[in-house]
Amino acid sequence: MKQDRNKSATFKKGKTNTLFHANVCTDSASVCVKCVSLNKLYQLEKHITTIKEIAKQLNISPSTVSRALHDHKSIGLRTKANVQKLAKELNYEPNQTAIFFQQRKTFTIGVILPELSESFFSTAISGIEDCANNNNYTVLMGQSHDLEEREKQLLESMKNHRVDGLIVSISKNTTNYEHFDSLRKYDIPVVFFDRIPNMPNIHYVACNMASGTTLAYNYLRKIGHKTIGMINGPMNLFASKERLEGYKTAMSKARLKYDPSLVISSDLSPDNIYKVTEKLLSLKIKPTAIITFNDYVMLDVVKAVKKSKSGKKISFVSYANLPISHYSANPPLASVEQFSYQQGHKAMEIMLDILNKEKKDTEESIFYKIIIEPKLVLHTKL
Amino acid sequence: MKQDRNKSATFKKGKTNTLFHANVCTDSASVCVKCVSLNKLYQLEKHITTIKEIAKQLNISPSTVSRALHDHKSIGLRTKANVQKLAKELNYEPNQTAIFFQQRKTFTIGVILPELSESFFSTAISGIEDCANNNNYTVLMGQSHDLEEREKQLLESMKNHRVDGLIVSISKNTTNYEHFDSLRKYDIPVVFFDRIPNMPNIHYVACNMASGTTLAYNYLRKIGHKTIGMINGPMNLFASKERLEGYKTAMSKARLKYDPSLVISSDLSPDNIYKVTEKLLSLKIKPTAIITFNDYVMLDVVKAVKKSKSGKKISFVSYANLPISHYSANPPLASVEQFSYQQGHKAMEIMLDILNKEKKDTEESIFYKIIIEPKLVLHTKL
DNA sequence: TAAAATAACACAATCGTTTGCATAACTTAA
DNA sequence: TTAAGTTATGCAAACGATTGTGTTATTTTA
Repeated sequence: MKQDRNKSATFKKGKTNTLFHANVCTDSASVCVKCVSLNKLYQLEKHITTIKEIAKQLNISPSTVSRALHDHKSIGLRTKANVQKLAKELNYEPNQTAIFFQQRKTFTIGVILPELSESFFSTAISGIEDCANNNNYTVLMGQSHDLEEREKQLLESMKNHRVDGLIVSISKNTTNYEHFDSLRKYDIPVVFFDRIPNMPNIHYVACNMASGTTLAYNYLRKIGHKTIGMINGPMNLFASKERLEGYKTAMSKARLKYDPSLVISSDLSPDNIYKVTEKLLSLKIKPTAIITFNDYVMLDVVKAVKKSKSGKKISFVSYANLPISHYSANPPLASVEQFSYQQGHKAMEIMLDILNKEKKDTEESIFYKIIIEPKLVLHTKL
Repeated sequence: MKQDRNKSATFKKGKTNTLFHANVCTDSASVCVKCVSLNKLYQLEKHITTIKEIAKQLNISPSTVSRALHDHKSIGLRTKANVQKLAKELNYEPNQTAIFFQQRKTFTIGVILPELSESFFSTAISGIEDCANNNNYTVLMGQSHDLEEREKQLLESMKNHRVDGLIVSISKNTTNYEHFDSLRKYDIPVVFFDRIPNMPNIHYVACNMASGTTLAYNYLRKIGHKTIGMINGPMNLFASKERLEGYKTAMSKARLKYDPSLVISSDLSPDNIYKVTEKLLSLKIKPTAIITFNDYVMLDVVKAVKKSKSGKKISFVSYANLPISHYSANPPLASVEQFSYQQGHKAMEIMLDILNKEKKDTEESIFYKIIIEPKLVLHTKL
């Protein structure tokens, strides 16, 4: 998927297409006289009003102005009105950077996640941003691209930016979690979601993929499948372990014997998926249904199955990373919905909870561990 | 798409699944003694070192420390070494909020776009972030959800945050652009991408959808199609106008007569798309190929065509918003690649250019107008 | 050797806002 | 009428870093 982006695009500088805004400088290389004079006009109003100036104009002290603007009770009604009126006239807007600095609070939440172009994460951050925005927080974000080093850098950067909190989905390749400890000094709480580090004393939100897999398995059995395969992810991923666990759970509850050859790990690369699919299809007792690690994997498996021309139709159940997986050529019968938007939203809710509790300075630390139960979404055929 | 997110998810608080980190407090409701004591330990190192302290400990002035840390030439080698050593020992980290405030520069770029969960935008912001990160900028972001009011609020918020620049893809419903003017006072440059307001004197990056459509049309003719329909978006969108323009251009160049009944506008809702598709299929001379406004539209059109059972196979060309459109049941023969990643990246490059030029304080303003030429990507069949 | 140049540092202002404390004017109660 | 309370405001420090302008020593030059 990624290499698609690196295709070179043709850029065309200047020479605006006539369709674009006819009433505009059409040439970007030379300078439009009108624009320049306009810009000079704007220069005149480039003055930024501060509290001090309002104070000077009204012959009162800055502190009074500040309090008046905050509707402080100790300020007289007359002064209050005067200040607010002049503030509006002069178009006063508080300088947040000064306030952040003074208050040691930035109303900013840092978000670090692997890939924004992956549907799961972009939907999750959408949930984070919505919740943050509704509570007057803004979101500072960065993608680790699954590189531990970049994750560290981002963390460092956000720490220095003095974000009030950090929401993180860790990179696949992160094995060392020490950098997260450095945040404690600054009292910056961290909430993890989806990809959670294996360490004690953390807050997190995650989806219970074990029970999701159990749901998927049970559904496939219910509609008649006897031999159900699974193409899993790499076993060093917690997510893969969980899926396997759920698979086994379903089997043992149904008093069936677990056959390891039906579950194959892949490294998630298309080539490897092709290989393991062939392996699965070459079994003596072929699976009639396959549970795939996620939708991307499913799409590649579908391709591989088609190529192999095994003839038999295979049913799929996948995990809904892609919003339109059910539009695909061989759509899954069902998807395990992971509620990425909700995960993000919930992570931010937890963050707000933590930030609000901090004020009260309770000595005890309670760690939020939220498990979201996935749902099996059945797809009706086109 | 959106309503999917609002499905209620089941949350399970506490009672961690045993799979989750066996070596952790398993109960989030009560308090783990070990955690609390650990936390107390951390409290001890909660002290944050400042320049003043380093100065005091070395009996020198803060200004000397600051200069020493910046390797200023006027500081003696001895003092420099001492300062840098102690700074490392005390784990000194500069307080960026103080620096931001003092320097009137935050190294932060604000990004406002309609929807993060839309593939086009999440890929674009991915490009923005990558470019920003490589140049030591961070990204503050917000989604307007196509609401003018929210767009204004975000703009206000980012202005107060004193972002160094703003990259914006405007909301569909924004008709009034005055709020962007208020940024001039703060010298906050704006670069628009993809969705561009109709106003003079702006920087922007956009894809030339007119020529993209021409490419699509010509391709379809080349492979034998005579009657080519188009399902366009609402005509108040600039993007729709461009597509129509491209369609007409292709026809006039081929000396063909433009038939308005073959091009239908839709409001992009599935219901409406269903309607207009039926309308298109009920023409006396039915189109054998259809160009659709984007991939989402295409998917709905495919559905509608299937339902109508017109029998004839219809070919599609679409615009690649979705990374996996070519996996779909009736994949488009070709897609107009819009290079969303590149658009984002380029927008950020422009921003950097502008920010660097500002230093030199040239009087003249030059407006960047970058048009990216789309490519027609032919899809090989599965 | 005196004047000039340089090196190495300190002082203090500054960025814009908030806030504890002091102060003044005025009102109320005794 | 005076002490006590209230109301409205000002003063100044503080947040943490940067930076222009002194101010010393020390060294170099004429």
